[in-house]
Amino acid sequence: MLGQGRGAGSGAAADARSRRGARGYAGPVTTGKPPTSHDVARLAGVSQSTVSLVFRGAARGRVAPGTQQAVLDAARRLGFRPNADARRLRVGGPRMVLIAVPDIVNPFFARVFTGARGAAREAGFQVVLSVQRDLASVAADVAGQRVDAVLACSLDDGGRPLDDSVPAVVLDAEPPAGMGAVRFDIAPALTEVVDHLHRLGHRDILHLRADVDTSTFRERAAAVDAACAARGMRRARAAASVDRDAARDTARAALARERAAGHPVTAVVCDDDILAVGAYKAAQAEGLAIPGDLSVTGVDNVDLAQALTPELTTVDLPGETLGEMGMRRLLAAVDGADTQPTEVVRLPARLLIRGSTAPPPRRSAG
Amino acid sequence: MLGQGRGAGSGAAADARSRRGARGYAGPVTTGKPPTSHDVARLAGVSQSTVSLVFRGAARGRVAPGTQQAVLDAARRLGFRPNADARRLRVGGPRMVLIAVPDIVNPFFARVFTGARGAAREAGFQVVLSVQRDLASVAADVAGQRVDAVLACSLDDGGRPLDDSVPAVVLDAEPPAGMGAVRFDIAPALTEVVDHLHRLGHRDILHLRADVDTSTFRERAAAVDAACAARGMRRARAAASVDRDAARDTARAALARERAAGHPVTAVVCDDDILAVGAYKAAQAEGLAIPGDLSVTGVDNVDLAQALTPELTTVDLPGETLGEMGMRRLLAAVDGADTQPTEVVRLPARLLIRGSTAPPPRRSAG
DNA sequence: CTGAAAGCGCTAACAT
DNA sequence: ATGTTAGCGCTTTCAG
Repeated sequence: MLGQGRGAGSGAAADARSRRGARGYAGPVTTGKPPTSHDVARLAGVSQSTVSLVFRGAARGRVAPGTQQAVLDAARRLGFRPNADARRLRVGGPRMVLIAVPDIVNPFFARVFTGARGAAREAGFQVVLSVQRDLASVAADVAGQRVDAVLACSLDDGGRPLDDSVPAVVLDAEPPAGMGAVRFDIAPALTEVVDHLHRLGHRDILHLRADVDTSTFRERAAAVDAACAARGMRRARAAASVDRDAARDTARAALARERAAGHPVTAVVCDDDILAVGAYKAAQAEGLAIPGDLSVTGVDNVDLAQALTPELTTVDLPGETLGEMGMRRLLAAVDGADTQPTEVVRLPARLLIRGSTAPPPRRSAG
Repeated sequence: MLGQGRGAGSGAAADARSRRGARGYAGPVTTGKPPTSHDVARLAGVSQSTVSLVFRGAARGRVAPGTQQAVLDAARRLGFRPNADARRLRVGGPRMVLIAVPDIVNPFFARVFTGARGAAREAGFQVVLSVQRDLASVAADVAGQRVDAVLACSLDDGGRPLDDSVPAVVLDAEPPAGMGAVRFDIAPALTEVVDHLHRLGHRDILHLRADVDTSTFRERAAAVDAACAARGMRRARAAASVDRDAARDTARAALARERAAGHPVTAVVCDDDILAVGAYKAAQAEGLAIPGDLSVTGVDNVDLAQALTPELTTVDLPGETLGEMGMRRLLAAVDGADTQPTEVVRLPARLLIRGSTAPPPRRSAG
């Protein structure tokens, strides 16, 4: 029982690569590093390959029951657990892709996830989700290299993108240089929204913005502004976090403000369906009927949109398709030994006109 | 350019361990398996260790710029990507824990996730999420051994639990034999709910159940039934999937049914806050005031509960604490080289009385 | 500045 | 039924 390798406490550089280095509890039999199958073999008095057989469950009929028990006992005493990295180095295993989203509860991301997961499974990849605000954090998560590919949805361009070593595709966001992306062609859709309202006769609208600084929302704002300007419409603005109650309060304040300023808005263009729900609540609180007194539009077409009364006029963002297409491109890059996918494709988003928009009420002043 | 190893199409057992076996695109330079750093070295005319230096970014000042470029070029031509498994076998890396939940959009799981993630990060673990309906599916996901531990929340006991090789703890569910768990002490809380209603004077209640067959919901049902029986209360039942609209429809039908049967209910006990929201909607649709005509209770105390008017009387389930405690136990088991954690702890759940419960309306018959 | 050589912990023939 | 022997692809001294 001698010959334990280097002296335990003396190593200066010894614990640089400690996996269990800093633990307070070193296990039943104290040894500097986690026990290996060799240690188990030695303790059980068998060869290492026997240990391997036992732990792979391939021992049936090849290792005597008594021996198996001895191996198991020795393993237990040492607290042995097979090293999964070593195992995979030999035998390989299913590959894994990570989907990163900024928020778990938003149903839009659930849809993207569903689409992406389907495509990944079809290709035999495992899928896990990471909830992270920006790309940089995802990069940190991936640094350990346990995933083979990354699909990042709606994460803002946080400076340095991902480690170059793992293929990645960005969804619904500006891709860092050299990365591919699948995104929505959102500007035309918002132009259409404004145009729709304009044709109905609206001239004073409120743009209820999402208080999130990502490119998709910047594009939405730019499109709304440009469309209003081009049509000579007055456009008020307010920003709220993507939360029904916050949106309600913000919208309510903005409605009151504009009314007090002498040019009440007749329509609210919301960056998002959740914000639109807030706008509904605000209208209700202000005693405004939708769409009689106030028209409301959203973006996303989440299930909710049709659960509202009246149903919400909104821009359909095909989240599942987004996830699915992004995943396909990503997986192609994983196997095609090529560089990162680098092209950017845009998915069409189209306006669904429903009951929440109608001509504005007749104005006393005009 | 000969010497391509075994004949391409002939291998019977050849692709048993194919990592890129079934791909249609074999990369710029066709070789049976993915290129290694040796291949790159050969093509670049350098030694393998030089390639290693370059790819680790440790080449600064140790490898001539021209050589580096040559290595990079060769790698590109071969479509070389360092093998992460091999790398980790040598250097180790951060460990990863998987949190499995049945549903992404339910805010309760978001809270559990938050709590668990905090604890994991503190301990230097990466965290990923897996959305899966039952434990068996999680096991499949984990078979590839890329995670070091599993925290499974509210997943039903789907027969065989997890592969024994990875430590796991179950949250809010019946743990399979030999596994540890952290769960809520939910029965007393629901007894308290019923008792609260009973004291207010309610005698006819509806239990709006979640249409999910997991132990926590079975326990809730048993507690409600027992409490009602003990107090001589009439208890109607209806089950809906955990979705606001489904709950609304189900609740509405049940309310009408009981009214038609001659014993209208004066209170609805919901298995979940989301169901309770449905009950609010149903009451509204039926023209019943809450709490004047109908009292409503929930379980979970999600943020929503206080956003409703009147605020929802509900059972507070401390999801964050659940996640945090579960994670701590789990991580202790990962490092303590011991066996699976096996004990089961129960977290208290307490009733929060708010505005949605009040004495029943005076009955004409009774 | 670059190369040779020795492993990391495990699996899988191939011997006994 | 068990042991021996080669590696998997990479990192990392240690010599040139």
